[in-house]
Amino acid sequence: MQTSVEAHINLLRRGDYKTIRQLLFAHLRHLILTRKFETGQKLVEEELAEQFGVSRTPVREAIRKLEIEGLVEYQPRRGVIVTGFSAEDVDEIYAAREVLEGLAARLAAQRGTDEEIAELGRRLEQMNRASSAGDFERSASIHTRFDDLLYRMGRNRRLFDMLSQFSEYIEHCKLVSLERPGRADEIRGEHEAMHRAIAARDADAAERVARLHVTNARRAFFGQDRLPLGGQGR
Amino acid sequence: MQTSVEAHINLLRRGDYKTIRQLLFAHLRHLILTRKFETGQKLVEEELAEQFGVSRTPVREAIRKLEIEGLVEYQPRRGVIVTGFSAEDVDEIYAAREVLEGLAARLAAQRGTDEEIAELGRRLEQMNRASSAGDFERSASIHTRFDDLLYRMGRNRRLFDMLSQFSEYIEHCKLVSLERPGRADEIRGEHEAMHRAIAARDADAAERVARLHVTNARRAFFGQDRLPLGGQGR
DNA sequence: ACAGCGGGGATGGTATAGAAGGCCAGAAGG
DNA sequence: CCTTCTGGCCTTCTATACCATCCCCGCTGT
Repeated sequence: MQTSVEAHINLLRRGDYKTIRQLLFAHLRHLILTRKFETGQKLVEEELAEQFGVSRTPVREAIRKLEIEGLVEYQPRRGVIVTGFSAEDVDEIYAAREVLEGLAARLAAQRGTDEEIAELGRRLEQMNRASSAGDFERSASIHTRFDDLLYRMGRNRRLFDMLSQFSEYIEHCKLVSLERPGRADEIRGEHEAMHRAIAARDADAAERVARLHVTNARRAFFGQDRLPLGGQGR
Repeated sequence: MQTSVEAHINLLRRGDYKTIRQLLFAHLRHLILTRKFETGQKLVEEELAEQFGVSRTPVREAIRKLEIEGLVEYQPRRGVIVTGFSAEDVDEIYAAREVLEGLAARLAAQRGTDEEIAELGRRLEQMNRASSAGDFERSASIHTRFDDLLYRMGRNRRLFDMLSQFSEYIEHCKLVSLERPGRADEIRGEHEAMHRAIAARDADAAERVARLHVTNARRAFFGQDRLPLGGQGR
């Protein structure tokens, strides 16, 4: 038991210095987001401490962080239980992401540098190449980098943080969406439209397309029909 | 020194059970948001523990929470420093709040019950009465309750949480905005327009007006001219 | 059957100790 | 005089021990 922990910790520790509570926090967070922990499961400080070969102190502090992020639910004098994701939660996140990603696209069109826009185009192309070659893993990886740059171009740290958090939360939903036939091609079209709008510095169009993109992603995940790019999305 | 803490703790403790770390967290959070702590000020665990008459453990756990909320900045082996609010931060928050409050209004128009809409109207009226009577404190208090209901009507917990947090962050900005001549009347007009749109179940209009409302609030705070209600806002 | 009791178990908080790294002044050397 | 290194101090970070409090669950006695 101690071995796996040490392995994970060492894996994370490479590079710069990280405190144990940071490693634990990241680890536990990952376990929750990837559903390795069941919803409603009780987290016992002592158990986790022993399992990870550390003392209770860093475990407690890591749990406090999870608490604020809303990944665990706190019950006084009884501990914390893992908060799961229901379909409603995912839907809520998609709804918020729709407007926030729209804002990010708008800001990107207004504030992005020419170099960033060019880089956005390059990542888009890489994504398409990987997708055409059937390398979905690579495509998804670049997709993340595309989004990351898009979010960053808005020059709004809070916006970036919120969108990044959402991305982590619904990462596993992406794969589900991607399995729908034709969705991959649609994504390509939506991304290209976004890139065109941003390159043209058309903030309104960028926001509209970005919102539509998320709306379609949501529909793809929940299995409804999606809207064509030309439509209004309402 | 211990007295003020005890007083605050006792103040908070009345009612249900709260852990010391919760009290500390709320207290420190309040101190930061109300600028009782200077930006860049270093928080020393031992000092806080002594000052509040508690041990270091709850202090540390409270700080971990502040860390996630982004109210303090963590520096390994050096402690945490208070993260302040620059004008850019406020601007960032306004930008995000604009689209999120727009979404909240949209959802309120779609999902709000008739009773909620009626209650929204009542609070609006109370607000106007208080404002007309020159009781700005009461007016601001009801304003908060108006927003709270609006956010709640969206039936999206994350959205509600984000907007509530923003409200706390920029609460002191509200007062600044309100001091601008004519702003109070404008707020009334914007709120009434929002209420009308929601009551008419016109989601698009509700979103548009809500966004405009926040845009104007932002402009009022930053001292620029604001847009008339009839305009497009872009 | 059930109400009350009691013990086990977990959290919440205190206290302490030691390792590790940052900070800074002052010495050492050019 | 300036740079660099060193050593001590401070704080965090983690571990550990301990105890009070409270929850939960089962036992027991009626």
